[in-house]
Amino acid sequence: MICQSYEPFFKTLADPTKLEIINLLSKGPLCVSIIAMKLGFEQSRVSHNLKALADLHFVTALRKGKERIYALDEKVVMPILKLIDQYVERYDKHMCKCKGIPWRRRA
Amino acid sequence: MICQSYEPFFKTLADPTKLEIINLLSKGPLCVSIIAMKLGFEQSRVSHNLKALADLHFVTALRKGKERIYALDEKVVMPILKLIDQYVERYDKHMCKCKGIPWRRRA
DNA sequence: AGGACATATGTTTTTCCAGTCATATGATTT
DNA sequence: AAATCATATGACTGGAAAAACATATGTCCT
Repeated sequence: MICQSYEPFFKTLADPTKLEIINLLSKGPLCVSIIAMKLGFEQSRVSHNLKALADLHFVTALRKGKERIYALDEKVVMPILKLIDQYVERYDKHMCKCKGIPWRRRA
Repeated sequence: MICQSYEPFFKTLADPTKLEIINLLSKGPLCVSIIAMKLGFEQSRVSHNLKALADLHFVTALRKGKERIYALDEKVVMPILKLIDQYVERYDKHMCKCKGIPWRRRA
């Protein structure tokens, strides 16, 4: 049976804002305001999106003073990146002019 | 770099209608009207969704008389199912009461 | 050719969600 | 404890996407 959870799982990955956050965090953990600054997003927007990411275990949070440091949960994110690679490898080579969001090179 | 193509790729997987179609087709190829009947969807709705699925290479179509038979492209879909399994295995065991869309059992 | 059936496609309507704005909570410092 | 900083959360809204609706295309049969 398909779990209800698949829908939010993939919806998250379909959202550019969340993908950009994932991408940024792939370089290392950061607090909310830094993420907001680096991406040029509003603080509340970042918080809302981080909450969604955390609900799905894409990221984890820990306190540090007043700040909250968010980090990727690699165990979840890496398989996703691998999946993307497989798909792109097979069908979207030509689309990889890769205008748009910056991203790591293939593993 | 993240490719633009990721967005439609995941958006497709976030859509219940498309997931239901994928699920149904996982049992075998079918024509449009049978899909519509089995899922209780309008024909145009099914066609629109199949088109989107075909554009992303999730399904393939072939003519058979006036009908069009749609089938999963297993090379694309299987890795996705595997990813879902990994994720569910890790975090969503408890959510697998699995009300909602019927789905295959784990491989 | 014309009619019937199967599917695709174009257009309108409706639904839903991401972002914004406003406010609340929580932590630190003085 | 009040002020300030960092983040979270609740309410609202505009825009996008999906479904419904209407029509076109294509195929088979007589």
